[in-house]
Amino acid sequence: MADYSLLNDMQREAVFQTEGPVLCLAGAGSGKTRMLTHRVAYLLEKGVEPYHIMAITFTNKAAGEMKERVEKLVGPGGDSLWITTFHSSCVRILRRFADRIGYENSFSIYDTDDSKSVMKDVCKRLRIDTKILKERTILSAISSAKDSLIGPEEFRSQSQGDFKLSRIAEAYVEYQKALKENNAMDFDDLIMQTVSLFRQDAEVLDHYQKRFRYIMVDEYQDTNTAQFELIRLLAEGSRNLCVVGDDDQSIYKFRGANIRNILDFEKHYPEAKVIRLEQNYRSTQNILDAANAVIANNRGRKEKSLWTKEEAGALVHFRQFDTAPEEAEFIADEIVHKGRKGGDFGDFAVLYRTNAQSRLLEERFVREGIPYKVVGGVNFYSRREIKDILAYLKTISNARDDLQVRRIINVPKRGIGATTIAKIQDYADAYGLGFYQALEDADRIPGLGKAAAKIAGFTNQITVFRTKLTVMKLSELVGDILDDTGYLSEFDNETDEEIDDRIDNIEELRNKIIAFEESNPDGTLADFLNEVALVAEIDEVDESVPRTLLMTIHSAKGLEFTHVYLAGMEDGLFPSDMTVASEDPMELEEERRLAYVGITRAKKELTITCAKARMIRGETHYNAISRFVREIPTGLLDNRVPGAGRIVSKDEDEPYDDPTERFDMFRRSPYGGNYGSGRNGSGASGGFGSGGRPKAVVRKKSTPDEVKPYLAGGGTGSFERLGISKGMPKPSGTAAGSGSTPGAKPDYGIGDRVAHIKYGEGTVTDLEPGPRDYKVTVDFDEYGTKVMYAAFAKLIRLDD
DNA sequence: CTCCTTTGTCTTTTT
DNA sequence: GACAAAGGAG
Repeated sequence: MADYSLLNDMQREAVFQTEGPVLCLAGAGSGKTRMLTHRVAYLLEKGVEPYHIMAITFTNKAAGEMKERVEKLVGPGGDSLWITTFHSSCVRILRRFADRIGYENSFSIYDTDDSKSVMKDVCKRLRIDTKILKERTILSAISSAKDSLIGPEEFRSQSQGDFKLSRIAEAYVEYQKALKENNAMDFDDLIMQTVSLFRQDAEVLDHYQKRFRYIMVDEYQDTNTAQFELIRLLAEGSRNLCVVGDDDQSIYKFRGANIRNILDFEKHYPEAKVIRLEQNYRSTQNILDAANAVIANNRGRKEKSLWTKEEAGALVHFRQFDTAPEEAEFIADEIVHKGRKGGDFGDFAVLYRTNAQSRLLEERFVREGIPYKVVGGVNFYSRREIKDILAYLKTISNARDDLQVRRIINVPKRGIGATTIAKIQDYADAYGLGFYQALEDADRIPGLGKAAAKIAGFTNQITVFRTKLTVMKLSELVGDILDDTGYLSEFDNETDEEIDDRIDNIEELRNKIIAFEESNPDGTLADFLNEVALVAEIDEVDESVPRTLLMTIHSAKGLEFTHVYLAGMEDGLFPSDMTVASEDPMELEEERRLAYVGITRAKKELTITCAKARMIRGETHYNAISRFVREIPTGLLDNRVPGAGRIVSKDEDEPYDDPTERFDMFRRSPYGGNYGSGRNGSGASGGFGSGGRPKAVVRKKSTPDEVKPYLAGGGTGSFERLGISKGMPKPSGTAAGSGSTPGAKPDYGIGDRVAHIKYGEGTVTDLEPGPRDYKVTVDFDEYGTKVMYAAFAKLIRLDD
């Protein structure tokens, strides 16, 4: 029997309100998982069959934890209780009913790499010049279409008249066809195809509507349109739908998350009961105050403010360093000290905006001997050797997955090269066969010569593996694959240092398979492949090992740590330059929400760090302190810092409260220009002709008329000086390059004064031609040095 | 056909 | 700076 007295009034209300739609606005750390767990327990105690309950979470890890906690309250619920992610639920449904929408139930799931290979092929066939229209661009357009439930045909009819969109539409049609031929779905398909299954097949929909009578959705603010529709369809029968979320923590817009889903919930369900959880059980008051202050700068949010019974706690620590390596050093040093003083290394987490930032930190952590784990970055399952082995397994599992066949047909080397493959493809096309089917006909394909025998060897091997699978355990089969194909022995001849890593990875994969077999005695190969396709890196984190986690803030969503380090809090990095320069203020708001998520991960201590100089993509950037840090009231920050980290000459104990002093502190460091070593050398593009696109030529003249709109939109104080502009003498020679200069040349040169929409005024310190546009370095009066593309920067020259 | 070198692109964030 | 793709030599 679960104990509901441990819940607060609001939580209890949400738990007991089991009938009808419920919108639970749950701030960070307000115990929503506890609420959801108890809600499931309560339903079960009330006599609701586990079979009728569905709880959807964001990650497998969250699902696992919730399941565990429910079982702790009411005992094992068995497999009939669905606590899973969107993607896993859909796979489960599709594995049963995909044949009703024209797929085989053994369909493969394609990851981003797979999708890209397919798209590459599609572009080749459609003669799309991928220099102009990149596979990536097309894929992301398709992805967001799918997130909004727009199929290929609809996309096509919507894109008429727009050349670029029409091309994408064609690619979308072909891509989708190719996936179907391979009997494969990409990530977005999993949701979209499930929705279309429900829409097309009343019987299936009815089945699931009757089944899932109580539906709960966690992290509702990050659902996309397709997911919303999925849930809406399922809940239509019972209308017992409880969604839990926090609009302030919506950070997945780039992945199609539609914040309107949560903001408009009451419109869709007018009878919805709205419950707010505002008491925070995680952080100290100081940390909460900092978070509240930052998020308060966003408009268009549901007003709420978190409070806690906890005490104020320590001030938020803040340190600025000269360089990023020093920042990393500081963080590692501090964790070592605190950790050795009897702390648990598992109590620390270092969070950052971009994965690339992990490298410096990792180096430092290795040197200090801190037990750590970098979460994210390159996914385990996307490493080459792992993908190779999985390709074998997928080929065995799904006979139509030609993409995988092509991947492994010459891995390990069998002497089957590009020409042979082209001949096979021609044959397949001519006879309307799949690639693998054509392989089986190898002896009938003209002109293959000796290659035919090699191909026969390959197909025989696959056939043997398929047979073996019926009598062997999966783990044994993998062993055979590695031996029989010579995959492992091929490593023997190599002396590369990486070989050891790769062998380790393979070993780790085999361990994962064995673990899978132990926990799923009846699991099939397809089950294993599902699991593999849908794991996030965070799912794999084993918390029983005490180690410090390094990850992006995105990955940290839903987690909490006693000590949190927010690293790289610099304008240009977080918020990123792209966001700052964006026309759409919502993008900056999303970044701010991300900052909010980062801050609220901390339970006891929050340390914010940044560096004045940092290498990004091989170039040194000089960044000012993040505006999000500036939004934290001074009184909440400690700034006492001896030595290198000192950012303001102030007495030890006194936090600055003098606005002018504060302003000073955020002035940029006294660095000159950009000394990056970009290798954008010569040549590049013979033809920049690339027509149509707005290479957004820098304005030739800046008339007052053009300046005005910026003034209106911008709002940084310094803009008022735009009109007065001083202008400096122009250097006689313009920047670097000669000859092959693409793009229009800006009308400013080194030394000129210019104005930027967001950064205000500054001086051009460098200007060099890049492959497609001029790269201009500007030393802004207020924001420090920025390197940007001229077309993008839309700088306005301030004339004398 | 394979290996090695050179060149180009990139990055926010991920199920 | 890191990695994939393309190009060239054996």
